[in-house]
Formats: sequence, structure tokens, C-alpha cells
Amino acid sequence: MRENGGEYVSVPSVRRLPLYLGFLKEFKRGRFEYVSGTQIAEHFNLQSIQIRKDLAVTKVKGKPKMGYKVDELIQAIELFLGWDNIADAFLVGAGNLGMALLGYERFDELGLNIVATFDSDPAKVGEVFYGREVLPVEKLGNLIERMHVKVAILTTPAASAQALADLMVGSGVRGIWNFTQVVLKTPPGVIVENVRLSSSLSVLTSKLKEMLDSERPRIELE
Amino acid sequence: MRENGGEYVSVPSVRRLPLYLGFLKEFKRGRFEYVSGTQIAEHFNLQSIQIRKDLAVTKVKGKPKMGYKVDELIQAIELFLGWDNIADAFLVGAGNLGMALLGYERFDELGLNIVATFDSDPAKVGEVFYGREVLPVEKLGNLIERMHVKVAILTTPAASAQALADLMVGSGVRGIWNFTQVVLKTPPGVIVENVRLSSSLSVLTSKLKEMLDSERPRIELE
DNA sequence: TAGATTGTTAATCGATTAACAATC
DNA sequence: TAGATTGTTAATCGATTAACAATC
Repeated sequence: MRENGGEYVSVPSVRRLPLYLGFLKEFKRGRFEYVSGTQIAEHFNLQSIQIRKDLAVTKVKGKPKMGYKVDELIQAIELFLGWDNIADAFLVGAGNLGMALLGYERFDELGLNIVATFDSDPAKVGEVFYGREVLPVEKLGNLIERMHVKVAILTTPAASAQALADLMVGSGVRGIWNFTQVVLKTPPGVIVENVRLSSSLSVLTSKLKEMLDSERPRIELE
Repeated sequence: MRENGGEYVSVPSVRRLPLYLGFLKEFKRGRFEYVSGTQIAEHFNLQSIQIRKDLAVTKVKGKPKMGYKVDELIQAIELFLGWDNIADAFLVGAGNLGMALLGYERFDELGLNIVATFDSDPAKVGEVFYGREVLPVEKLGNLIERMHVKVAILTTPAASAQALADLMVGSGVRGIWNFTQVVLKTPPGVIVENVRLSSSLSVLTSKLKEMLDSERPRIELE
């Protein structure tokens, strides 16, 4: 991941920035003007050097002994992530997960605004969830073009994921937040970020299995 | 992550295993007996050497020229992840996201069975979702003990997350799939796996911002 | 001033990739 | 047999951590 004027920024660093952002917003409520890398590190059980490295991508300069200006950091992280300007997004797939995302009320803090939902199921089309009507997928391509929507959240069944991705990309979508199992094929210039809950769960269960197995009393071999 | 009789297994490898598993199950439907690392690699746009390294953790031996036995791999991955025995789990927090997870019908394939849901909101308690009644959190600790439940899915608001984690761990929970923003403090011997949707979104938006910025025509500086 | 904290450069650690012998 | 693929050891790449001078 290359950005910020040729400076290399690692994906793990980018993934940690929203955590810091949440903490900083909370911290700000305590009316603190400055925050040190050490304080952030303690909260997340990380090394302070990692915090300093991560924050360096924002180009914010801290003061020795004082730390970083909280407000400055918040703004700089939001700027870096592109969360300072809220982008319109379409939600495609009005199933369980799609509806849960639609109901999340703080996407504006994550730089996103879900302006419409689409589904292929005629039974769902026309229904209103969280103040937004479900539109037929037939209108998806046209609306992407007309509204210049660049971000789509894909929460459909696997079977229709690739065809919808093709349609959306053809209409101008440049970023897909993909909650399906499908490995989407997209042309260069389109960003796909996959959310794989099964990957997360696999880390939990394999660690848990290892731990519980290691505790299990076993018959002594000779 | 140390397992499998002292062999080191990396977290990224573990995260890829469920992807392979899904592909293998699909592949099996095509009545293929063997699958090569090359075939899996092509499907996921990965290097075949990475597939071979990842699959090595399962201890399954492939045959040169032939590949790996599909059935054998499926079983070995499920065994490694602990998905061969389905564990009972409690869902704590009957909000949007919690309900979406409850509605997911294939957790058995991921080694999990959500047997009960809990919420602190009296308005939700007693309601039935997807065939399961929402129970009051007051019963949580007691039921964890009585049913020997080891896994909990935490989807509550941030404010109550830590207190509930303490309660659950005190009652015998050893693994928490944490969907809240909170950095949970737990004693050694308890596994916490965090799902951070904001981290995923941050990768998408920062890459997208970089890409769109690089395309934007700009005034030439002399 | 003294000392805590930043920011940079170097060292270490871990994951991915390359090379290649073994083999079906 | 010839050749594709596995499995292992070595090399490379990238991320984290250590060290330490700069400085408020």
C-alpha cells in the first residue's frame, strides 16, 4: 500500500488507525488536549513504538514530553482514511446482514452514507427499512451512473455476487466492501475489501481447541 | 500460534483455511477425488507454494502429480479448526448484528450452534427470533455453568461489554467472539477474537481515496 | 535543568516466496 | 519413462521492535 506522497504504509497500520480514532474521540471527551503514544499503547496493549510508527503516516508531529494534539490527530486520521468527506454508498442485498448494516447509525463516522438498498426479491422490493426503501436491482446500474456512486456494500448470496459486481463496476463503482464468500474478479482500478467472518471464527476456534486440548487430562504413556 | 504437536502455525494460515474449506466442499460436488495446490491457488489468486505450506498444517500428504484427496483435506481442515465437533454457543446482545448472526443458518459448518440469545432489554426478552427465545441476561451466568458453554458471541453496546465478559468468563466461557469496539480485558486462558468492521472499511476507503486522488486532474505546478 | 517522549535509523522477527530434490 | 506436483530447506520480503539522539 503506497500513499502519502510515496511513503509506504502497511495494511496492518491502516487497520489499527480506526481503533486509535475511536479511542481519541473518547479521550477528547475528557477534555484532554494532548495524548501520548504511551497512553494509546496502554489502552490497546500495544507497544508505544508501534503507535508512534502508525501515527507517523498522518504526518502529525508530536511534542516530546507532551505527546500529540488530540484534535489534530483525529482530523489527520480521518483525512488519511478519507472519512472527512462522507461518501454515498449503495447496499446490495437486503438480507439479514445487509439489514444489520443498514441499521447501524454511525456510518457517517466511518465516512459512509448508505443512500439506497437493492434486492432482487420482489417480495422485499418496496419495503422500507430504517427509513429507506428497498429498490429493485434492475435500477442499480442506472442509479450508480446517475448518482456517481463509487462505493458498494455487497451482502447478497454467493450465487449472484459476481454478476452484480460486474454490473456495478461497469456502472462506475470503484470500491466494493464484499461480505460474500465469493472471490470477486474485478479489473484494475477497483478495490475489493473482503469481510470473512469465517476466517475470524477459525482463529478463535482453533486457538480454543488447542487450549482446551492442552488442559485435558490424558492417559499417561509408559 | 503454536499447535499441532509443536509445529508453528501462523495466524494468516489459519485465516486462509476456511476459504480453502469452502472451495473444497464446492469442488467435491464436481465429483473430483483429487485437488492440486495449483488448482486452489488459481481460484484464490494465490501462489501454489502458499497453499502447500498452509495445507501442511493439516498433516495431509499429497501425491506428486495427483494432488490431495479432497475428502481427506476437508476432514483434516475441519479437525484442525475444531469444526468437526459442533460447540454450543451463546449469543449475547439481541441487536441488529446479533439478529443477523442468529439468522445465519450455516454455523454448523463453522462448528458452532447458537443455542440461546440474551439481552438486558426487557422489551426484547421473551421475543422469539429464528425459533429461539431471547432470555434475560440475569440468567446468563447460571446457564453458562449448567450447560458448560465455552463460546460466547458478544454483540452488545460497548458500555456493557466488559461487565458481560467478566460475568461470562467467571461462569466458564473460554472463547469470546467480540463484535464490540471494546478492548476486552480477560485472564490468561481465555481467547478473544475481535471482529472490527471499521478496520476492514478503513482499508477500503484509504485505498479508494488514494486511487481516486491519483486520477484527479490537477493544476500543473510550473 | 532533568526527564519524558518523539522520530529516525538499525536490528530482529515472522511470513511469504524461491529453489529444487523426491516421487507418483 | 517423462513430467507435473509435492514437501522441505533456503532466501527474500515486510512488519515489528529496539536503540538512541533530538527536544520540549
